[in-house]
Amino acid sequence: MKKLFIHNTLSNQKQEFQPINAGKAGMYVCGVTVYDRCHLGHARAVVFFDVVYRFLQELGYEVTYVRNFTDIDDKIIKRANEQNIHWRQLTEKYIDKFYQDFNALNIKKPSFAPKATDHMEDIISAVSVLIQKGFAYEKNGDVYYRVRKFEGYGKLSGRSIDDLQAGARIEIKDVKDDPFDFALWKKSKEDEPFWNSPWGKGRPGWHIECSAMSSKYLGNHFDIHGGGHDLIFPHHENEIAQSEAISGGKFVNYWVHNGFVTVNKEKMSKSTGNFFALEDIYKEYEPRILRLFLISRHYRVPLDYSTDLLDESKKAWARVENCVRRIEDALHSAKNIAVKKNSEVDEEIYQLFIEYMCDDFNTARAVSLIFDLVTKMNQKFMINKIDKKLVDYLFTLRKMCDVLGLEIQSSGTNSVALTDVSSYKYNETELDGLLAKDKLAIEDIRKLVLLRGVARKNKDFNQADKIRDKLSALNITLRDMKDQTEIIEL
RNA sequence: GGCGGCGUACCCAAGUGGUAAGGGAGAGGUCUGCAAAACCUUUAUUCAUCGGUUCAAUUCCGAUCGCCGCCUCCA
Repeated sequence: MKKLFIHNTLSNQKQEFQPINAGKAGMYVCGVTVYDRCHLGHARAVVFFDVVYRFLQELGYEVTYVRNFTDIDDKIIKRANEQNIHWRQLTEKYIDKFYQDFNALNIKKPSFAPKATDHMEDIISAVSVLIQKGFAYEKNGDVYYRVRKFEGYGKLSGRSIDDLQAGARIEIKDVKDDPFDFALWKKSKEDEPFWNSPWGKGRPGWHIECSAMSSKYLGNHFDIHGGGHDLIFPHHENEIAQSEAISGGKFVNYWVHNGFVTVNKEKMSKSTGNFFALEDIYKEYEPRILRLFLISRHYRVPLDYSTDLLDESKKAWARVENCVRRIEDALHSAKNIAVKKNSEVDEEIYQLFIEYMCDDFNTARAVSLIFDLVTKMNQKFMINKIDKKLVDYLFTLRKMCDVLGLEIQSSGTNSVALTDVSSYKYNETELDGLLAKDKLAIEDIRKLVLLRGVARKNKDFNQADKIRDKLSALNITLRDMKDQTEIIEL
């Protein structure tokens, strides 16, 4: 197995990945709080960790991937009240939307996608243990974590409690022993959702559900924990404090955080209002284009969003799809089927791909290999048509795209050989009939292209262009090649 | 105030102690009735600025300038 290096937020350096259990990898990624539509920022995180998931599997690891939903918190309650609906109605709606948005982005299903509200017992028992061990205390139905009791507090985010104090912007609550103590359990107010607990009716604080759910599905100590950069503090810092206080041992070996999506260089977020919802972007751009865009930059640096850049991705991907479409169309002919069956990976290219990805998931570099390969394939196709090597290239290309989750849309193509044209009998009545039709069957389209071929041969370009215009109006593009005409349906 | 990141061609963006991947755009060409696609050539003596270390730095160190993030909910 190739050595994988991962940038670990905990040590702030790249480290070789050494799983706790040989051949296995446990990964927990903080999902979303479901009170609104998902935006590009969420997409970057979800797509990136989807790539990590796929790549670990490609390396041969048996991966247990957990990505949670936080489906109870203040924002949810507030939003539900505003809309005058039950909070569960709200969270269910946005969980459905989450899947809609992300299925479109070709996200693989994680091993588990737990919801906080399905794990109240686990949460309550985690809080109980923290109280027993003296890391937490109850005050009027709230339970708080005693931050100063946990020695390593700040080790992930590189800060100390005293530094925090210097620029403190947090409200002082008299009930807490220390202003930095955070809530594990919140007493519910009237008309708020609640669960019964040893401390009365209430709901969990923000961080505890991740500690509870990760240990439930992955154990107290697991390999990788991920999320957006903004979760480092306080969310992940607090998770460490909770989980390590409970278990008494190490919580997570590798902390992985992705950078933000920005707009005009500024962070995209719901609070500032400068966010783009996925479903809105899908109106203009196909999800696979967005996916390419999202992985075209290294995951840890900010990614600035603009439609110009999406346009660039769109054009770039069209080149890949044109190439694959053309070659696969040629492969449909019977004599090439045997070649296709024996296709194998081009090791030289593929090993390079693995090497780049092993260097802290360098998707930008990996993607460049796809474009290099496309150029190679086009060159080869131009000269030799189909041969074994070309088919291997195609196989390799598809494999790399698969690991990255990039979809190649190569269907809807067809070509008409110009050799067929010479034998085709020109029939004006037939042509007029076809031109008058509103909807054309595949055979009709092929016939039209043949008729156009005849027209071109006779140098009747008016007629030829008329046919092309007709097809173009039906979203069918024609490309005249040397010995054939490509038919591309959009 | 504390902690962290970034600054590479017209734009986006990799990368390395030995002299700059890839994509988009531009220019020229091949092909072509035209169009489109594809291919070829071309576009950074230079990697924010200034110092230092080194035989050699864009890559290491220091300073300066600029941009951004976290320290409050946030992917």
